[in-house]
Amino acid sequence: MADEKLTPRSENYSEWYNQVVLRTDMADYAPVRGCMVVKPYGWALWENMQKELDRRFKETGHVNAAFPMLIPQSFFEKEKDHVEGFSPELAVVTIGGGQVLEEPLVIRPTSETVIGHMYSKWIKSYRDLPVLINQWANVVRWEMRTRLFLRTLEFYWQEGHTAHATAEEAQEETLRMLDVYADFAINEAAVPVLRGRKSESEKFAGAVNTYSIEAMMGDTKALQAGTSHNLGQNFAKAFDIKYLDQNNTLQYCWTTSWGVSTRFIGAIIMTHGDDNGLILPPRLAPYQIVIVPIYKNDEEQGRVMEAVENVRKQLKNFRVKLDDRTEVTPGYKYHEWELRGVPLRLEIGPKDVEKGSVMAARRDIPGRDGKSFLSQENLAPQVQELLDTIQAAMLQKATNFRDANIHPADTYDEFKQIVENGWAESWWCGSAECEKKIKEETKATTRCIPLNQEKDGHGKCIYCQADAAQKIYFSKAY
RNA sequence: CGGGGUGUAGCGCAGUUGGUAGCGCACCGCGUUUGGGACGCGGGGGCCCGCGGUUCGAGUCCGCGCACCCCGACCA
Repeated sequence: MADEKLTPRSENYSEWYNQVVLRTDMADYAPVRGCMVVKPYGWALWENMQKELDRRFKETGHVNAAFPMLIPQSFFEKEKDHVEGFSPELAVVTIGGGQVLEEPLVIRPTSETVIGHMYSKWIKSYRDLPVLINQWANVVRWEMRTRLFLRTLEFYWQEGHTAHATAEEAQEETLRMLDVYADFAINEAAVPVLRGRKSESEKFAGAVNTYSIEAMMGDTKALQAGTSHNLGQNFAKAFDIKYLDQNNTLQYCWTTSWGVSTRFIGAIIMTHGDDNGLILPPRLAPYQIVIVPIYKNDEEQGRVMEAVENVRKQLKNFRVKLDDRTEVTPGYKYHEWELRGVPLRLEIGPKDVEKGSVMAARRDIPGRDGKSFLSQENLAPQVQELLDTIQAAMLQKATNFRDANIHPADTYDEFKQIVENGWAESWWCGSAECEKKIKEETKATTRCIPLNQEKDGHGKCIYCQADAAQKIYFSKAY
């Protein structure tokens, strides 16, 4: 599997990315164009991500449910922007059981419509609100150009759908979930995302406002890593989601939706990876630790494996892989587990048996500098500390990289230079026209309008020089 | 859907003026190895993308399909 050198990132970033995904056994191409198989190693990472996200959803009062994959086509015509946004990329079932269907069924690209339909049946009174439901699901969007994890015809995600009595509550929920995503990204994945609001042209089809977390990849391109939409009353009106308030007056609900997908796996790969392959954050890695035993003969093997067993027992609360294969050499194993991004490697050989030590090698610091000896005595706390250090170092490194590649742009010439290889933070008048022109001329798109800008700030639009009240990030994006 | 490219073993490729298919890696067996990608010997594996031509004979030449990849327009 791991027999040839990876293409270096600097030589061809997307080639590097593809090779990493395929060679680490995260995923494989499926027989249908644009579809992928998530293999056990990739799925294990996704399961750890799911666990952390799901925990946060539950902590903020949400419950899980499952809605159907097939949606009547007519549902998509009920919300004007939604149909415009999604109809080009719908997959539609027209035959069932050998019969042409009376009404074609859409394979869900997202579930606002069918969930909106159900909510209209379920919600009668202000006492029924808020409704806070999430589902873990797969969805299908017929994309033209696909990339493993980043854009596939079918992908896995969670989609939260909530209904509220007031506009304020819906807005609070929208921002709460944006914060949940940012917290997950930063503290679990060590991906230092930036929060903000999307421009009109970049927002979700049918939303009043879309917020996103934006991550910077190793080539400085941006990746939208999660979105949270305030849908206002658009879907409530389209699907007739109404409740009686305390004054016995019929009111439309205010709804939100929010999602994070397997695309985030791509974000982790491209945020942390290096020329030797993946580097996975300890808090999410399928294996946090790999143990490589080293011995020359049966006699040594006996002594070494005894020590390995002792170590393994001490580390039973960690996700540990013991690589006890005899058909490959230790050096081969080092390369393979480095490629696969295991944060910490423990080597145990005859010398360690003698000294009561364990050699620990950090994945995030290559070579000698990342190596240290641990004592076999009381090993678990030492390992925990190392993993915490690695997690923190990964976040710090990614944050430094991000900050080193975001620059304020004062003139358009400067701007063009910056977005060649980084993000520009610029004043923007808010017009779709400037946005479009900039995209045509530089390929940079608006990423998000940061939430934490100074009140009453003013400047000149980077493109048209008109008065601008907000700053926004521009960059090339995946 | 435009522009370019490629289809030969699991993967990466070679295959001369047309003569019945090979290399490296991977895989299987045996032996020696094992603290940074080990080696020797032996072995298994093919509808040469599909269909139709030309020819005594096609992986190779000619049509027509199909698939995939890369570059653009569209996107979580």
